[in-house]
Amino acid sequence: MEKVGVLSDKKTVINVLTEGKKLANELKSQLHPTTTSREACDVLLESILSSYENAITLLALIGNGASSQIAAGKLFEPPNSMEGSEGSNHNSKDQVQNSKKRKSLPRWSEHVRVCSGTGSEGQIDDGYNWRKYGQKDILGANHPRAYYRCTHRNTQGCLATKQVQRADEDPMMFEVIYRGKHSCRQERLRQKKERKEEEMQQEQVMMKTNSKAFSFPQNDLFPAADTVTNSLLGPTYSPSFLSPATSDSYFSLSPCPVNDFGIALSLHTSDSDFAEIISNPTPAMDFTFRDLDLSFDDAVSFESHFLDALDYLH
DNA sequence: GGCATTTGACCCAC
DNA sequence: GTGGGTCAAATGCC
Repeated sequence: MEKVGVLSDKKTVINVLTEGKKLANELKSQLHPTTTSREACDVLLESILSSYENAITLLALIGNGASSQIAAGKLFEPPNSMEGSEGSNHNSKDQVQNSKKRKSLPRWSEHVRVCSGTGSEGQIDDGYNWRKYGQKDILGANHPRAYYRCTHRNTQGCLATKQVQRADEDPMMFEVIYRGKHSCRQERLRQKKERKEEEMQQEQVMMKTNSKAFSFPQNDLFPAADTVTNSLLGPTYSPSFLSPATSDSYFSLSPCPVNDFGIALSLHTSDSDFAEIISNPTPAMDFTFRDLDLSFDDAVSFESHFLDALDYLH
């Protein structure tokens, strides 16, 4: 039976590495002198690095005979968190016991209140593709809680999940709890899109500001341009909003009538969990390549490493 | 046939 | 022991 688990793990690793290879090839073409797009390269690089991280973690787990952890969704978590909280002096029995324990809740979560006019939680569009994997009646709640995971869990090892529950007090309101961070490609495309939109918004505000012959005094009536931009944009509740330092923070945002922009944001932080975040950084967490100077040779090197890994697995 | 959803059973933390 | 989270077989849809 264990052999079956290892085989399916191997398949997952191959999927992850294949994805990385594809991305490396794409990057290779993007780096062509005439078609170079810095942003596109950034997005691809982040995807490639994430694939590497995922594959390495998978291989490490398989090497330790930990396929059950992969099947149980404990993949891609920091190695030290896998070993329990006893430190380095625990015995092998403890290791076995800990490996069977359900991992404590992920590093961060978001509590989002969404006012949905559709009346169906499945139609809440947050920009990601989700697959429902369970539903549960919750004690004391009038409505069941639905469990969703990222569609790209198997193909890209993305462990993001969310829970959606209709609010008791207002049936038209849904409470959405996000858990885990997207490491899939759609997250990167989304971030890229958001960056572009943000830049466009800033440009528009700057143009408007400049078009007025003289600048207004900066006070409550005439806030600075960047303040206006941030207000207009509202919270970007993609995981990129949460740095590792705020990884266990969660915030609530209500697109329902709350303020002039229809969005309210509150941030909550847990100090104890904050310490845990620092001690257990997630490998693929918030890696940015904006300052990285990458050459064509680097991209080729990426690809050759992926090919080696794939050859080894096949 | 492939993919998504449903739902009862199982596992684990408290 | 209980409740919440996840698994996986069954089922439905395209």
